[in-house]
Amino acid sequence: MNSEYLLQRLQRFIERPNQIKQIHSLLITTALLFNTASKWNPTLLYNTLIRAYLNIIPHCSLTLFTFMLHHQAPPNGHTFTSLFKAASTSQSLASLSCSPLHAQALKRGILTDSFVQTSLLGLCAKLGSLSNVRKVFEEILNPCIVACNVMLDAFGRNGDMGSALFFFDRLSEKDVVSWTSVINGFVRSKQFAKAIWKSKGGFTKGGRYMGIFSETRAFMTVFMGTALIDFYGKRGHLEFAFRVFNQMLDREVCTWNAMISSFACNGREKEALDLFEKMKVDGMYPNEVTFVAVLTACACTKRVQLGSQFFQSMRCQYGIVPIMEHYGCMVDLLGRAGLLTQATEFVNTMPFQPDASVLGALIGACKIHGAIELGNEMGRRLLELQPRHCGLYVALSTINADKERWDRAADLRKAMVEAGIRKVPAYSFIDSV
DNA sequence: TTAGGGTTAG
Repeated sequence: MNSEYLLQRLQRFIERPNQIKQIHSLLITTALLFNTASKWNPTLLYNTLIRAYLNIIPHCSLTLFTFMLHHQAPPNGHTFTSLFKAASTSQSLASLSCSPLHAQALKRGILTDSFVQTSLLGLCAKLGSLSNVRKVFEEILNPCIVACNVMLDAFGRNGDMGSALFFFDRLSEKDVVSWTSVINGFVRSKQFAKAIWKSKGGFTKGGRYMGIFSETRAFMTVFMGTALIDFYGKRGHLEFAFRVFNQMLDREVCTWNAMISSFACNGREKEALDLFEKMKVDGMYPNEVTFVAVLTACACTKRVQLGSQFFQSMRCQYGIVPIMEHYGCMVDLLGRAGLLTQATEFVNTMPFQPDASVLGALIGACKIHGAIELGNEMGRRLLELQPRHCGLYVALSTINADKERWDRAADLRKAMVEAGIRKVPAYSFIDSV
């Protein structure tokens, strides 16, 4: 196999993400990477590799950029579009700031390129500072529809739907992404009636929207299909969700995640885990969202050994650094199975401070297994983080009451009243499609 | 007809 062919495979669509690593390894081991002639100059080589890793291990794209600088291969606009995209994934956002990349692009005079501007705008939108997004947008001379759509999405992500609508109404050109960005903004801020109202005014025919797309797969893009699986999954209509999933001609990692999560969150853990195996057989590369769903499924079925193996494999096999959600899942996994000592040890040896979700998972396990002392200890830690969390007072009070520690239970209820915290009444909700 | 940007999953 010659290097020209391998590089072209990398540059074009690759059917299976795990082929990227194989091709990269082959290029290195056969010492072909820097011996290619013709158009494959070092910049193009690096850009191709950076782009190839973008959707599977985004932080590898960023690492490759440091190698690129080390090898004095001058980055261009193509490099920075990929880098800004890589930096905007949640894994990278947790540990990186965009300013060094921004400075590099500025220094090299690349920020005038519209693709670079849009990808930088997208990164700022995901970082969450609307004022920064506005600043970057204002520097674009003639913003195209893609840049405008990022701006719309940024308003929606920040819950500023007033500005989103104002902006949207003044757009000279709108496409399906403009509409879905506004609709998603309403959904994110839980304004469902407005989301449906906007759907009716836009590119669909009201309530038939979901039916149309589920029945005519030719219309269904990966985005639509994935949103539809999520829609059905969240309402517990798993058969509809799975039908859409099976009908889809193209699936991305988001699509698999939506289906696996739907199974995992509706008591169909075995199917979630089976689908995870099928995903890997299909050559799809799991990401951090996949593992949240898979670990959740393991926790619900108390499959401690399997869950622990998956957690280990994240870093070793897939290059994914576990984040807070994964630690929360693991504590839930160990805690539900009654392994409270291991769960506590796990919390105490985490590489960063546990947040309320992790401590809450441990307290939940204490409640199930009647571990009063540990529950109170973790409760004290959690109250420091969330002093006004009504559910926590109730949970701690219940743990103590179950063990007939009426004094402690009453103290907690009293503290809750004195702090002016009211218990939110429980409610049931029935929904239909 | 292709080295690059926007909407989907937790």
